[in-house]
Amino acid sequence: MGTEENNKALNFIEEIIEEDLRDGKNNSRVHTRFPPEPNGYIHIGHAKAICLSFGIALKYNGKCNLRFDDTNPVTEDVEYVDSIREDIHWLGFDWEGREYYASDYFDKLYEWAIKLIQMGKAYVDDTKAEEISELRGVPTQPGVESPCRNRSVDENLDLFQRMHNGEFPDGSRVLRAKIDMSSPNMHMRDPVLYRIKHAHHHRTGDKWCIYPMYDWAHGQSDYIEGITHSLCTLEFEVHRPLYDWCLDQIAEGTYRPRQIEFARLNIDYTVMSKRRLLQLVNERHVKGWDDPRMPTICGLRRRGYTAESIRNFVNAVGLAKRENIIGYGLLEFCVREHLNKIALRRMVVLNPVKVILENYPDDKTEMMATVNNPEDPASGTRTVPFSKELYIEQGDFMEEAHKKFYRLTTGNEVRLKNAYIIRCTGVAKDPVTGMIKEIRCTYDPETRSGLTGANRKVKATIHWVSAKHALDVEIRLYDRLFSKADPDDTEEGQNWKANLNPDSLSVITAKAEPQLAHDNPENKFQFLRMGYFCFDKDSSSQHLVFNRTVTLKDEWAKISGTRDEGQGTSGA
RNA sequence: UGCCCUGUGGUGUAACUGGCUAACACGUCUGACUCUGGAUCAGAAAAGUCUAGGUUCGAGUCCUAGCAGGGCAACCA
Repeated sequence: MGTEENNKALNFIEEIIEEDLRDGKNNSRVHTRFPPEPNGYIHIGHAKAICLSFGIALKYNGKCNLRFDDTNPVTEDVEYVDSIREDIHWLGFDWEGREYYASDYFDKLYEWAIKLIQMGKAYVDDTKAEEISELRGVPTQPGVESPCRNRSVDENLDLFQRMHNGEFPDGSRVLRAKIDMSSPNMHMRDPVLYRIKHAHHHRTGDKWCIYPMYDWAHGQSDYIEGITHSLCTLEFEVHRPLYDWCLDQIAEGTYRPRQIEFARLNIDYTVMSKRRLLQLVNERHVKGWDDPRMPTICGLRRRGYTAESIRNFVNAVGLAKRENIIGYGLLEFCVREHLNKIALRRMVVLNPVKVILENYPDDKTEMMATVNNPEDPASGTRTVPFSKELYIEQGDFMEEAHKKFYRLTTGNEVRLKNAYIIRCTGVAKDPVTGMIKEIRCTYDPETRSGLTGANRKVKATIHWVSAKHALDVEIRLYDRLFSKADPDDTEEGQNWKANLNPDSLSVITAKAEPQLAHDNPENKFQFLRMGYFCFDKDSSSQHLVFNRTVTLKDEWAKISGTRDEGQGTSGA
């Protein structure tokens, strides 16, 4: 990856790193980390952080650790660590065995806490949580010091030891850093370092009943692992003074990790917070974390996105500190760009209407040869059966010509891809409903693909499937999960869930060419003129199920105004 | 009424760190080509850089004062 990336302008983090490298900081090492909390599945926003931290390590010949930030046992679970591992690997990154856990460092963190108490820089506070919160004050006004703030070192040591021994119930006491209750930065107003939780931890079991807070764990973990550049999102910006303060208390020598913040990824027509994604799953608005409508990595994977297309997307959105909302269309552009190169072409009629070729022999079947992918000669060829009765898309036929409609109309010609040019002679309708039952056509035997008679100019070429050879397959058509670009744009008294798109999934039965029954389930496909599709894991040999990854760009849909909401972000 | 961060075409990111006509990508619009209205190719429209002052031969880049948006008051990360 990233072959033409060399001439690209550096982003602001790369600039900082190159400056650090020039200055010989930290012996000119580059060592990053990706620190997920195992309390949910990772999504495309995390992909940005993953590509950044792992990508920087790759670019500067450094390393990137995977570190699970598991300091809160009540929300965390092994289910999540497994999925996170799998998803990062799938995205194409490797931590080369450097898989760590903040919980690996609980002993060291405890030891450092004791040191902090001995220095007179931490104290045990018995104040109730609500009261601590109240005494902390508000951003515009200084806080008030806790009555416990001036306990003796010995008393603090004793109390902390007993917290550790499990002598006190949850929430009864905390260990706090003694910094500055009147700091304009709320995080410096004697932040809580340890809290009591008699909870089972997915790794340390019941060894601990006190657990360190993020601020006491993160910088130290970075320090222990020799991290040089600790990249995180903007909301941690206000934590940085505390990150540095904690490090200054425990660090020896000149090595220091440095926290740098960047703006998180936002995409329109979707939500990206773990809390909300969890809600979508728990409240059954989607079928699971890997529902193809979810912006999770496993959801996108099931939807048919490739790792390469996601990496390209992350690369395309850039990196800066300003808040941003990326148009969904860019993600779609990136998959189409990749899938166009690798997807095998197949013919599938999504909304079939029957065509009868009046002058074609009743029992004849011809095998029409065609390529698997015109973009990739190495993908080979295949044959497709052709016969008297075919299916074509309802949308490829109009009884009356429309000046911009190039496809089949009564009295006119259209080319059948890889087969013959046909002319419509009339339609048969259901006498009651008026619906078209079948379209009657004649074919021109001279125009079979490959023959010189086929060289005639025809306005359009459409896809088709032979009726008697057709496979019935299930196709799941996905659309955006939300009907508003900003899911939070709601009426009074409603929440973001009111903007869920009720039509985000529709399931149809389509007519497919028989080859699909023999295709590799791992392959990506382009159903000619319809979009990119992939096998869903619900498929069996008896029942093929496909997910639509994304539609093709569609000029006619744009002209006719029938374009799905699912594509093209409306410009101005 | 505090502190921190951020303001560049519709969207996102650039601009050799003060120097040519503000670039690139997505999107939009033309046109060419095409046995996918896909792909490909050629081209166009679209910002004068949040505002107002200032420094300078020269400012998107520096200074001052505003304005706007975001973040911060979890025993979450």
